[in-house]
Amino acid sequence: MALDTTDLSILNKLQANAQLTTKEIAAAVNLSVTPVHDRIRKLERAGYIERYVALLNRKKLGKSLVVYCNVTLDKQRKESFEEFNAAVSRLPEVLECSVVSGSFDYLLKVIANDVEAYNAFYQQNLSVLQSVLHISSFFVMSEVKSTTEIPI
Amino acid sequence: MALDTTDLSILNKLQANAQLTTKEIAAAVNLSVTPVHDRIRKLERAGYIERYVALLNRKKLGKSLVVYCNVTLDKQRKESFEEFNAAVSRLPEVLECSVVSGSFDYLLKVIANDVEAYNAFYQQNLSVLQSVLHISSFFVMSEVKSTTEIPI
DNA sequence: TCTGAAAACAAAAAAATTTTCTGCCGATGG
DNA sequence: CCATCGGCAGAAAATTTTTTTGTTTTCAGA
Repeated sequence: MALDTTDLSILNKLQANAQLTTKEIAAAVNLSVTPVHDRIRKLERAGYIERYVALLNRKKLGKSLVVYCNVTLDKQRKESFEEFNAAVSRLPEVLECSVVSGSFDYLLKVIANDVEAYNAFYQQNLSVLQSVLHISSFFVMSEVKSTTEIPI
Repeated sequence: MALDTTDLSILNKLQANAQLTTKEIAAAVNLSVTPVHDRIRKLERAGYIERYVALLNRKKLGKSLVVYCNVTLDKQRKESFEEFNAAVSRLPEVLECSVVSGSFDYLLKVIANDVEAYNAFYQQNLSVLQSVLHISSFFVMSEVKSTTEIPI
């Protein structure tokens, strides 16, 4: 499926504000509601739009702390990766987890209420994993930017 | 503003799927549409819900590469931070940027089409900044988990 | 305990939006 | 030449959102 500039414009608007009505988008792209509606459905079905979500205010919900962790596995073997991946997927405190190139294996983004809660999480959920050799935690002191918008 | 379990349940549903109708949410929390509608408005006004967005498929839009960068500033002075913060805020390729504790100053999440595009971005936008002393890039080889959902 | 005010809720109506249906128009290919 | 297909507009139908109205519940204070 090929996207034209109208499709890209629609995607861009929706990733900035998913509550725009098709009418509003239609006006912005100089079309009637029908083709806009059709295009959005197509973009959804084709997988360009993965989901619609509400973004919540972390701090208001008590999650004041963000921590990035560098994790090194004990052995870089299939079983270790599998154990670690499975564990991380189960942990709601882990918002992001990636396998990275370089001097360590994983980079995690974790949120917690405070340092104490993070330490408890760390002790109980990460350091107990057989596959883990070493973890370094970097505490976020200030969030300069945070967006889900992909430049298109 | 204090949240009860119904509010938390509504937030949790909306951050998983913002397209749920108030009717559907109402059924799930055993209320009629009116109180659910009122609660959502209150949660929006009080700032618990920051915005509604569509999450797009990065790869389908050509952004196959994710890179995390550790940035160390030349001088940890106010002017350096200000220059760097302002620059990063302008760059759409930078999805996340945080000031972190530890051995470097900033952690960035950047997306690009490929390694070549990343290198161009790096050369033209990051390494030109006076405030930057050192940058290490970690390329994401596999994304194990990526969510915007805050555990509540 | 009673009263009054405020908050939370339900039901229904009104307004707006989403979704479907029908048909038009231009481009394409047999 | 004409049939077909994709993209679009307009309108109707279905659904949802939003407002209105009124009831119930809660709770502080008399």
